Amino acid sequence: EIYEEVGEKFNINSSKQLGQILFEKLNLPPVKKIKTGYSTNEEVLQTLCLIRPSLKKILDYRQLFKLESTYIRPFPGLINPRTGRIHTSFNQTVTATGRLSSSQPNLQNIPIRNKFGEKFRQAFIAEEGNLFLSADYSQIELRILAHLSGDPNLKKAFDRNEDIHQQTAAEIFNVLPLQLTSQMRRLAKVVNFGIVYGISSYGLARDLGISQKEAEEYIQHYFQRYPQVKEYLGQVVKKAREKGYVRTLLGRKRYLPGILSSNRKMREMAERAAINTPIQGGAADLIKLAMVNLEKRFREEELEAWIILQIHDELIFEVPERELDETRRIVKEEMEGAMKLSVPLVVETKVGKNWAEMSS
DNA sequence: GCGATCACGTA
DNA sequence: GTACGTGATCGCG
Repeated sequence: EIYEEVGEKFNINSSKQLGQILFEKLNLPPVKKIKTGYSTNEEVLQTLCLIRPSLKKILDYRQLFKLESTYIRPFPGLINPRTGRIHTSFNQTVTATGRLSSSQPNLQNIPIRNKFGEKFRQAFIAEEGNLFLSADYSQIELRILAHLSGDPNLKKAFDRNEDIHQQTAAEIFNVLPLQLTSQMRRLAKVVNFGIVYGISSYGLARDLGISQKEAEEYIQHYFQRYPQVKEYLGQVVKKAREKGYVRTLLGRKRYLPGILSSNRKMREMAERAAINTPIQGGAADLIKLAMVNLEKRFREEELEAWIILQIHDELIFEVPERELDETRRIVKEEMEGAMKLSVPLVVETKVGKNWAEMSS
């Protein structure tokens, strides 16, 4: 159908060929340029759909092809003949922030939001008599930011265990929580993510599809309400300039060679890394500590449970059914207590027979 | 065969 | 705007 729409056969997987068809043959407006020519990424195709709705088919094709080639086709060949299971490798010395990475296969990026995500996760099944237990830190990065910055307003939200995005929305729009719309919450959520990533008005504008000026206003408003966050972020960057590196909660260093660069793009990228690393790396420190403590506790308490996956802010365990309640209690205790921060840590647990059917 | 690039899956 | 890994294509050799 796609070939018919554009009047010829071509390789849809080739962004180069697709670009030639869309922007040279069909003369569609090149929404975004990249080093090598025209971008054909999802955002661009979405925009072009307004002119030519049939391009939706290309997006659908892309999604299905990605899932088939990355998550379906390779997996049967990765089953270990001895164990009958798939075993990932966790790499300890790869990332710049101290996170783990996972490869061969990467089990830290199995689809979940996608409408087919559930189907994939159904394929991961606990051994007969066992269950999967997942335990994830709630809003860990923003809690670490609250701890590091000491901002009273941000801390207040966590002390009361409130919905942080809703709280931020109420702050930046200056309305009562009851007057909030889902649109306002969505926007606040994007702003919160932006803060953790070392926000720029450029990036925020792009994410929200608003002007850079509007984005700047949101950021200003945020910092007005969370002044110590602003103060803290400024200090982090200043210290990075002085020392040439930043540190995470447990003292891990990340050097930032670009921090004094005369090239603005390089320098600003290093500044964002300076902001993000203590937060992302701090969360990595925390969960690693929890993992070590948990393994010890499992041995001490003679529990059979074991960690099967770590996905940055989440641990997944395989647990004999009869040990579920005790394991769950200990997991929550060890994870929430791994470090004493100035805001509470909250861990949510779920249980299921497979990776898709996990309920509280 | 290798590396760069793009696109896209996760936190 | 942060951090990754994988698959496909493509140009170079």
